[in-house]
Amino acid sequence: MKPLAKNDSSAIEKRRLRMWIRMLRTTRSVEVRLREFLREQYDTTLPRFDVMAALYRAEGGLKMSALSKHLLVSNGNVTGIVDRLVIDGLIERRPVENDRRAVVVCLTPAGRTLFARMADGHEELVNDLFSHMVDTDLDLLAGIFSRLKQMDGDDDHDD
Amino acid sequence: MKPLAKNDSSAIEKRRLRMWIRMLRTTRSVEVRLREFLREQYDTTLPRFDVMAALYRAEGGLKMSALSKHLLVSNGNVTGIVDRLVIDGLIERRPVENDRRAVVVCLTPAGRTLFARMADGHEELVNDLFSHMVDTDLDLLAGIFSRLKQMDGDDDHDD
DNA sequence: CATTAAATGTTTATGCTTGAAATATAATTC
DNA sequence: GAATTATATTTCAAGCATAAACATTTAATG
Repeated sequence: MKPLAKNDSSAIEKRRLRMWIRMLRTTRSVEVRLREFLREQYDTTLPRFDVMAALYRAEGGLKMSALSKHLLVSNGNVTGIVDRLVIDGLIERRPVENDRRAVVVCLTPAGRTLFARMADGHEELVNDLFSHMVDTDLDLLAGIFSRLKQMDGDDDHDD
Repeated sequence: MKPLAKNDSSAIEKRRLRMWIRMLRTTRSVEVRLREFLREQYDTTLPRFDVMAALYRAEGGLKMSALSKHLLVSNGNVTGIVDRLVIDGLIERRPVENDRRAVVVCLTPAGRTLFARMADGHEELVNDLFSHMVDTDLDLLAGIFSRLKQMDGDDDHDD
């Protein structure tokens, strides 16, 4: 009598799943292109770019914990990426006043200069990859995404 | 005289960039949840799930090259994941008629059974995470995503 | 205070991921 | 049909990523 049996998912459930897979594939293919760009033009990687991007707009730098929370990756992960960026002289660790556990990470002048250049090309490429999206599309997406703010617990940003 | 200088990106460029970052963060946070689900409930990982999902609906299995292209990852990557799934008896490699270079990978009965169970929970979770998206939202997204089909060069699928 | 609990960051083990090189087979070209 | 080119997969080194365990410091509790 019931329209849906126990393991029979409804049409909207299936649509949501398909949409998610589509979004995931879009994200991955964009990441493939961005990775290629960063490697060929700047001999660097996406995780390094992401760390530098987060630090670029954080006036005074970020604590390791804030960095990993912002990037949605584990804290141990950030340690390794930061280690290598420090070696390359692009960022630096600084002790925190009144808390000897914490560390603040921030861009060096060289890192700041480099990132500014990379960000230009990055923005240009992203813009190109999504060139088919016009203002009305962006309005719709903004509305949709704004309704799932609770999923990621962080404020927005734009590089 | 010109409204835009050389390095001054337009409003729509910035909007596209912000939309991309938002989409990326949404994707990542969903992946975090899915990873958690797969680890806690089935002691497995997202890449393993992805491989099994691709094989689940591929009648007769997939060649390694098709698998890596479908998943948008490198071919060397797939080799390792497949190796471990073979060890666990969930998938198997089979030689290809008339081409001794190629290998076809397909689920074993055990792998098929396991994946069917995992897929149920997976769909349920995805549905829950995107529960705020109603039919009209999905219509809009489908329309938007369909216009960038050229980015990822693969047909669609639903698990 | 002293003890316990919580927070911060690193380390470790394991697995994922990439890009490039290596291996082997198949298809093409001369 | 021999040499070349292309395709299919694996191997390798380096880096990325996770979860759990660890060490240190701070905060909370008795």
